[in-house]
Amino acid sequence: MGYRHTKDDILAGALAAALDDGLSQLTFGRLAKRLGVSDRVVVYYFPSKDDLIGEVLLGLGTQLQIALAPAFATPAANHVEMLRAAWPVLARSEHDPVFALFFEAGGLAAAGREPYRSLVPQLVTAWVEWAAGLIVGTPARRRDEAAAAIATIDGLLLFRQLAGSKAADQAARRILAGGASARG
Amino acid sequence: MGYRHTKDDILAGALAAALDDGLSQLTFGRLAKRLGVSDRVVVYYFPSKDDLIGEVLLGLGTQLQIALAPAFATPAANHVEMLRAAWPVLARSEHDPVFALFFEAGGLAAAGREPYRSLVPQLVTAWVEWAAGLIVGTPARRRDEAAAAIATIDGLLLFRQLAGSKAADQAARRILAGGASARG
DNA sequence: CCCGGTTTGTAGTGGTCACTGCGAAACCAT
DNA sequence: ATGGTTTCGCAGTGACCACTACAAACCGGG
Repeated sequence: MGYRHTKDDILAGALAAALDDGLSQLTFGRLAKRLGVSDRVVVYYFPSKDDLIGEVLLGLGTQLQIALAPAFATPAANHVEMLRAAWPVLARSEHDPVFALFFEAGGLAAAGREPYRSLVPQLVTAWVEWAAGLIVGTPARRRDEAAAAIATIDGLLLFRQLAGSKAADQAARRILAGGASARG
Repeated sequence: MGYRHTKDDILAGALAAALDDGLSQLTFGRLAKRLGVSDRVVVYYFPSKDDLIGEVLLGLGTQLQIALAPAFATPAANHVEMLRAAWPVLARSEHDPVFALFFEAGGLAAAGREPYRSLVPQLVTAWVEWAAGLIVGTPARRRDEAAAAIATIDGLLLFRQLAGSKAADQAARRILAGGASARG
């Protein structure tokens, strides 16, 4: 019948715990209590904390793509249209723990803490290439618009996480209002 | 002749320590050792860790403006010109501990940890308004371009901190190359 | 030169952390 | 059922954290 806990059980619990309480609250002890087991069990499957974090970040990458896919699903001809398509995702991003967790991991990477410093750049690079792949419908000469849109979307995500919806809404409104009639 | 240490001494040391080693390494004990005193002295001036962090973040805000001022000093008529003016600052941002410290604080705020959750949004909002104030030379109807540029610059800063220069350079090159001849 | 408050050192407090030694229980093959 | 392996609980270990009790050193004003 197998044992009570598999590695996947614990990993899923770890990702859920991180989404609920943040990476800083993800400890062997707390995770074990959440799963109703001794922390020895967690350590058995993930011999070091870095092992656990590494796999949690992998899961976070998947969640990020799921969360952002709708933003790039609609084909868009230019910068402003891409932003408009992404808007529904951006607008609720501040309530999405996936983005909060991503920025927490990013902050730890910026602080130079391992294993984040090694792993987060791979995560971000993979995301950028994935996003670029989703917009292949864009003509080649519009690739610059796509690059600008991706950077802008990223900046607005940052505003929303760090400054709240007010600043982000203001910036987005100006971009959408100003660019609507101009270039097409 | 007064005492050996003033509050400003210790605060300056704390900001320097944070820039050197990150906020996560800023502890009473380590700061005291750096200053060559007992940790009791630090605690005397900053009764709680949050007091210390609050003032360090205030200092960080000033440093951020100093670091970013050259990016907005040149008047620019549109999105692409603004990005081009900001480029020298962006290009070296990954080696600037001020930006690393800012993203670390941002990550802690995204994780919901106090006092960052309360203080960082004020920091970012203040920065956005300050940046908007610097670009008053831009005609009113170009304000949307400015908003897009600020978000784009922010996104590129993020790329550089979290994904390294390669991804950021690629995105920026596309934006600058594609937009150079277009709108003016 | 002594008296008040201000500043600093010594030596802790209780808490949490990642991680471990060891033995027992659960499991599987035979 | 039995022997060996995998899984797990109990009870730690030492390190580090923010923060504190207490008393000594220091200072300017009288």
